[in-house]
Amino acid sequence: MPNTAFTRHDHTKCVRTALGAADALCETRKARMTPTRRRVLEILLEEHKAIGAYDLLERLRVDGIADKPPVAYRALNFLIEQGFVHRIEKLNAYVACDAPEVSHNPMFLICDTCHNVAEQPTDLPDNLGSTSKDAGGFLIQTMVIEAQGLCPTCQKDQK
Amino acid sequence: MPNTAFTRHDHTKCVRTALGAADALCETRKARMTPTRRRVLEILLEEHKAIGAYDLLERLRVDGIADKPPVAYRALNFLIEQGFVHRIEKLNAYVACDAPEVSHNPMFLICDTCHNVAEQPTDLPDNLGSTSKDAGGFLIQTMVIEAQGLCPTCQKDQK
DNA sequence: CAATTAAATGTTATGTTATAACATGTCAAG
DNA sequence: CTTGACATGTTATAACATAACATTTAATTG
Repeated sequence: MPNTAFTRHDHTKCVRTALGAADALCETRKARMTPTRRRVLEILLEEHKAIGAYDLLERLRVDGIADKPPVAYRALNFLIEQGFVHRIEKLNAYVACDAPEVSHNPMFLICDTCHNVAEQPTDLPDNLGSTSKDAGGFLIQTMVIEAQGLCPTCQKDQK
Repeated sequence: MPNTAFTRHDHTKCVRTALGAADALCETRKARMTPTRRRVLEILLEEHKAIGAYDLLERLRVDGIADKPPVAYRALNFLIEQGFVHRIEKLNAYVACDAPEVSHNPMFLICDTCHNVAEQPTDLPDNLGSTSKDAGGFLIQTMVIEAQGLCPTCQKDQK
């Protein structure tokens, strides 16, 4: 199946499912999914785009939730710790995770035209922390892989 | 040969060589290696670390070079365009390039302890822009790969 | 070589992203 | 029901980056 972000799909269902999964995971982990955290996740899930912290704050303000920067950053950091959200380094922005239940080392495909961001599994070992011989004995603990370019739809539209 | 950043080597020579190579490349490209640009490259070459733009400005101020932010960013952008410097997204910082003459798609190994940064060749195609079948038809134009962890030396020191 | 244009620099101001620090509130466990 | 851990509210500021415009320097060409 091609990537969700770049294909039509029932998105409201997709949001509901992901929120439910996050709720369930928090329960088993005894992590607290508070209203603000849940709302931030929901906003991110509503688009397959990366959203900046200050754009997020705008949306929270509309909802009547406090809109000071720490509010966004605290929620984002919680969601990142739980694996529900990823930070896109190239964009200084945040994107909801496709499959939080699966621990993974994804790469991100960032479309420069439509600005959608897709998460793509890689064949990197699921738990890094093993020393890569390719890396001359360097012990890899975390890894960022981000590609920018054109998604299939935007390639077609250009022709 | 293991990576330069994490191994002993004659560093003054290494700086001189790299500066010379940059000068030569600028000449053939009719790009202008001005004193400020050259000094910024030199500062970055002096350490195998990524340096932030404002730290760079500090160093320029000591040299009596203007120290307003645009001065650093303009020099850095020029050096990045010429392939003499790379930006490390995870650190919002800049590192001198190992081998500017070779076009490449490197990955970066960032040691969280000594903060050295090594450039590591990858087996990605030298010119991306071909559609990756692994990426579901996504056309990759640029790619960021950054690993954080422990360099060989810092692994030993921990024991 | 003077006139013209292109490129680089200097500077002010401001935009954007992120965190420190501390006060207050909430909730669950003992 | 209180204590301690966690979460939130808020102010202030730190850290990173660029817009815009004036000025200077270098290269091109008439």
